[in-house]
Amino acid sequence: MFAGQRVAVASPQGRFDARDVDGRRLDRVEAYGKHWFAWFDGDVVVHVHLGLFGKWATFLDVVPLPRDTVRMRWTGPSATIDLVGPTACAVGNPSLYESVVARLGPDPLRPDAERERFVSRVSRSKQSVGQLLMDQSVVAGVGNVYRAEALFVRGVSPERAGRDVGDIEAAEIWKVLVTMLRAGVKSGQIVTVARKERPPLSPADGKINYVYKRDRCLRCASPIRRWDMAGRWCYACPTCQPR
DNA sequence: CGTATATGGATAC
DNA sequence: TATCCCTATACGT
Repeated sequence: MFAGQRVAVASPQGRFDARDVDGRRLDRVEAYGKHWFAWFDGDVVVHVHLGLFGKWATFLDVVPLPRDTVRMRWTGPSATIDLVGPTACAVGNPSLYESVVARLGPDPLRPDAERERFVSRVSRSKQSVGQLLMDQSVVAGVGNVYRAEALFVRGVSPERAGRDVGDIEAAEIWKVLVTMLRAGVKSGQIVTVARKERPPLSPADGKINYVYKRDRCLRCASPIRRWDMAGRWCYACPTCQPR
């Protein structure tokens, strides 16, 4: 909606300085894992990370006054968008991009992703594979839902140590992540369950999972185990993902 | 009106 | 490991 156009950028909360980017022309946007970057003329970069609560709101005709929770507002010729509740929202230069990307592992969605970096990191670690998948320096873009669902598809218990998972299974997990994340991009929402496994009467919002937030396994109906793993709920099927 | 919850992450010890 | 930050919504009283 904004590519190639001049964008008025405002900081209603005053929590970042919009002066360096306000009125510039947007060249392109890019995602790297869960991080999002917008590149403007003059090598100005805007970095956004939505975190748990972040959201964009789009206004195509009637534009309300910004609520007091609006962190950043973009106004262009055809649309206005508001950013609310992000973990990160900052204006900088290409070195900001470089410093963020430097602490990220490979992103399975990117064509240049180095799968072997992920595989060797997992297969050498004594940490649990469940924690490794949530570590953005191991793999960028995976969160609590994809962790639960990808490990389920490979039949791997989140509690197994990375080095016990090994090279072969780690590479298989990577492959599942590539497929799942691409399905999400294509459909605009998280899709983890294969079409042929989706129940005929699935919810209207399409949110079907194998184990995440479920009481019973979609495949075998075993009661799902849920426990706290480093501060996040972890879900697994005790039957399909033996320890 | 309170409390709990959520696809996340930085920082202090 | 603990604590804090960010926001909206659902649910109980």
